[in-house]
Amino acid sequence: MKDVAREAGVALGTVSKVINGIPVSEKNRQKVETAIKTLHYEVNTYARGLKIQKSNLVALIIPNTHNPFFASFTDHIEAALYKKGMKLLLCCADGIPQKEIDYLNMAVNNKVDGIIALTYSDIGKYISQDLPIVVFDRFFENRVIPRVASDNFAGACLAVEKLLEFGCKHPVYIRFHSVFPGESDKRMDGYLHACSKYNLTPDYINVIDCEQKLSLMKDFLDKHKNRDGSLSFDGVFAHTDYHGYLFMNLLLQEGFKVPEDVQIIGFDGVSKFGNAEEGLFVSSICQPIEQLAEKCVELLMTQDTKAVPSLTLLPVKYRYGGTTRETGL
Amino acid sequence: MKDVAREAGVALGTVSKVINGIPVSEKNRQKVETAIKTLHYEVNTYARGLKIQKSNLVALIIPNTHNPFFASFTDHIEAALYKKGMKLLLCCADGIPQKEIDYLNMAVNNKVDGIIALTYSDIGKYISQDLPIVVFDRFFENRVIPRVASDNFAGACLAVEKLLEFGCKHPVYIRFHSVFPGESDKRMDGYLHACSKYNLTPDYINVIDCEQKLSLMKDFLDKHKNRDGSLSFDGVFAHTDYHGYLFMNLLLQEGFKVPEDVQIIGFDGVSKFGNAEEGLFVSSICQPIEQLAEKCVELLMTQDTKAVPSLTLLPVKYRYGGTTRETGL
DNA sequence: CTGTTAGCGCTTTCAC
DNA sequence: GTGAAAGCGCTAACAG
Repeated sequence: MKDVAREAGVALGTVSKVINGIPVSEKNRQKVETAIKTLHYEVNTYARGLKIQKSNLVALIIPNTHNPFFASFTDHIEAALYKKGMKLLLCCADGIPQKEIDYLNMAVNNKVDGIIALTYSDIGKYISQDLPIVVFDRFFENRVIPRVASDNFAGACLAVEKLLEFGCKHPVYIRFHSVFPGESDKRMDGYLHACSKYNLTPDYINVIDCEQKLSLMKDFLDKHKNRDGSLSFDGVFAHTDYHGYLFMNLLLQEGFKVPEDVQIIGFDGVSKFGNAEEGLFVSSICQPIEQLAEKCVELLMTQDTKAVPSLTLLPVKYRYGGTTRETGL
Repeated sequence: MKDVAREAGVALGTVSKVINGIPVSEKNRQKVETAIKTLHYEVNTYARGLKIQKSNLVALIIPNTHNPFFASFTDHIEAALYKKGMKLLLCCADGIPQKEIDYLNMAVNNKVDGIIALTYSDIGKYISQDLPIVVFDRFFENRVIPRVASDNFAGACLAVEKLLEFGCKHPVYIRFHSVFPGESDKRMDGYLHACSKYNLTPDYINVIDCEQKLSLMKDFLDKHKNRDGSLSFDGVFAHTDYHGYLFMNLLLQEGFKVPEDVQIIGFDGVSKFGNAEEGLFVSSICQPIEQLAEKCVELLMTQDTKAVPSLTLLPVKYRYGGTTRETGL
């Protein structure tokens, strides 16, 4: 910068002003700009960060990017940040609480301007009050942190309604959930609500996600076999597309037809190869991942005003994925 | 830091030494450490970065994280960096050259310590000689940049050999490739090599990846239909799992059985739901993504020594994914 | 081994 | 308008 000033024959402050778009005489701005070009000058992020305490960096703390839902979320967060001229510090914490906290501290040390977190542990207590943070889905008891999530309650209702619309009489719910409370717990509430609304008897698996999920599904299936080998349910609302897919394979393996015998609707809207065109694994209640990501970024930037809602719910959509009978009425 | 020094009753330099692990009298180190704790002091990354010109930041420039291969690569890069105490700046360039260059400049401005790139355009000329960089797969003509890739040649040979081993007589190759040269071009060489080695007549699609791939596949299929409706090939080596999966669906749609009529082996080793347990989309030549990522990071750190190989090829493995007849001999 | 001090490159008063 | 100068928080060189 000194060099630029010398080259342009102006003072340091003038160069700084040009860079930051502060009014300067046209003549000087020209001189400075050409000098910048000839010298290939670029501002030093550290010096600037040191001075103005702003990094344009946002940390995303997420379990991993393997999972296609997280992968997609990450992608959209990155895009949303890029649009705002910000950069993404990616932190994959594998859902390990200690790692999540490590990353949190790291993010703070690196003077990120904000944090977007999709974590398992309760990170609320580890984070200073004045660092903007937005969490996806999860609910932390000890501090009010703005949350963004899909409308899980409405999504679950929609799943049941769609199953009914496509001819199901007995939709069940297969829920394998996290131990940590979050907005996705509302899928259960939504299912129960829909059951009561449509006079259905609720019937579900409702356990913590674990290694034995396949055998638990198998048990569930066996318990619902009638004497004649048919099933006492004809529709499945699965907690996630993944679980829906697993359950579908189990059904197929047992000789049942999907969607002829049993229709399945999952949740998330995960696409094969991360590519919407290749379709879903199962028919699904799709989370608006792009909008969720954009909302997270938007709220993060608005943080200074205390007008940030503590919960923002975005609407979900049903999409066909091969495991329902759209035309089967 | 000043506060810590005052609290501990020592000089600034002493505090700095404690932080950086430079020998200090035991008494003073104690004092400083407790002072750090009571004041919740944390070093300012910017000030340090400004001083020592090191950020512990590495930029990964990648098309996106939607694609499960990229997603997995990103995940492993992140993990490898974390192990070395470094952080990941994620840049999704969507394969858009201008965006790739933007990100490159951004990375430089942010004083990253290195760049790992999986890009489409030729970024070689935009990057200063003294910033460590490693590229995955791609080959740039105008500058020698260390590359890491899978052994695509051997992988293609392996694919053909496996198809033969499982009973195929006429394996074809379905190649939809990028316009940019890279190590994955060697899959073609490997296929041709294997054909000549086993006295097979090469037969393939070999075009640039495009929107019309499905209809091109269909054309290929039609051209290989015998009078009796059977096919003149019985094995497919697909350029990627994705293309293999597409081709499989086409075959199924046309009434052929996989793997009974046609066996398919893809390339990459992409798993459903990013979860190895759920299996592959097709039988595949799997790239050792974790090792590739670790090698990239390792080479990036070794960069100062000029002993970095210009090309590092890692071995691939065959894995069953439902589209081959392991036991079909 | 300890304390003092000169910057790293930038922004931002503050006089002019 | 413009230029000079004071730091932002840290490290490293140096003198004690």
